[in-house]
Amino acid sequence: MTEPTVLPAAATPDRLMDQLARAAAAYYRQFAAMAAESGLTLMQGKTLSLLREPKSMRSLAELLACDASNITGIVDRLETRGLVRREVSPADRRIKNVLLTEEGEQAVRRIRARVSAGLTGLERLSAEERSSLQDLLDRVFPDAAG
Amino acid sequence: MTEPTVLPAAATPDRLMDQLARAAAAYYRQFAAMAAESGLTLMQGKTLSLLREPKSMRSLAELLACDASNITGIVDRLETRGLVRREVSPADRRIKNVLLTEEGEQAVRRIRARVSAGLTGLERLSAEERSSLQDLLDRVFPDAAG
DNA sequence: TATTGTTATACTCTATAACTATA
DNA sequence: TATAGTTATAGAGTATAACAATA
Repeated sequence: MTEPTVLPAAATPDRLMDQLARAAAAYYRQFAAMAAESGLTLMQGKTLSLLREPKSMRSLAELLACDASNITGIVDRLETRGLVRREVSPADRRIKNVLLTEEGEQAVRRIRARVSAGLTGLERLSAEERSSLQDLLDRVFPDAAG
Repeated sequence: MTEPTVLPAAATPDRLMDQLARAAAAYYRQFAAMAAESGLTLMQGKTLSLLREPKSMRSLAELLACDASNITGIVDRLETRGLVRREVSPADRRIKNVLLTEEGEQAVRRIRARVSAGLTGLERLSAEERSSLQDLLDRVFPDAAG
C-alpha cells in the first residue's frame, strides 16, 4: 500500500485544487471581515474595490459576475451611505458611470490596508517568493477580473 | 515623476494583493458556475465540498465563516434534495452530524471534476511550478480551512 | 450554567421577467 | 431593433435575538 520513493508525496492535482479552494476561502474570509469592520457586506466591499476608475453599471455586473439588475440595489445602498455617486455618461445618455466619493476612497484604502495587514502569511515570503507567487497566479488566472 | 531604473515594476505588495483578489474571484466564479450546472448555489456547493468526513452543524458554521443559524436552512435545502442527511451523535445528543448521501458524493465529484477541467491555466504549469505554487499558497494561507 | 441546534425576523444578494429611455 | 438601467418578484444567504434540548 505504501509507495516507497516515487514522489515527494506533495503536488497531486487534487491537493493543489484543495489548496486553491482553501486560499480563495481564506482570502474572502479576511476580506469580508475587514469590510464588515466598515459596516459593509462582501459585495459592497468588492464593488468599491472595483472603482479605481469609474465603471458603468453594466461593466460592474460583468466584473461581479452577477445579473445587471442586482447592481441597482448594491449601488443604491452605497450611494445612500455617500460612498459612491452615479453620473450619466455625456457620450451615451443610457449609461450611468459609478464613481467613488472621497469617503468611498477612504473606505477602500482602509479595507485594503487591513486585508493586507491581516494576511500575515505574506510577510513570511521573501521578495523573490512573492514575485514567484504573483507570476504563477498570473498564469493560472490570466484574464481574471478583480 | 518617473522613476527610471528602480525596480522591475513587477512585484509590489499592492500588485500581489490585487492578484490574490483576482485569483480568488476567478476561482469562485468558476466554482459557482460549475455548482450552478448541478442546480446548486455557491454556499450549497461549498457545504457539500466540506463533507469529505461528516461534520457537525457547528463546525460547518465555523468552516463556512457564517452564523450557526444559517446552516439550518442550507442543510435543510440539501437534505430536501437528498444530497445530505443529519445524524444525531450518539456521544452527545445535542450534536447533529451531517453526512453526504451517495447522490451527494456524486455531486461533489462532478463539481470538482468540472472546476478542475475549467481551470485551464493549471495545465500550462509544469509539475515543478505546480508544486511551487502549492507550497507558496500553503505558507501564505497555512491554517486555511477549505 | 454552558453548548448545540432551531426558529423568527429583518436585511442583503440573486436570477428572471417586464418595463423605460435612449441609441 | 438593440442596449443600459430600473422595477417587481420570489428564493437564498446573512446576523441578531430568543428558545428548547442536552450536557
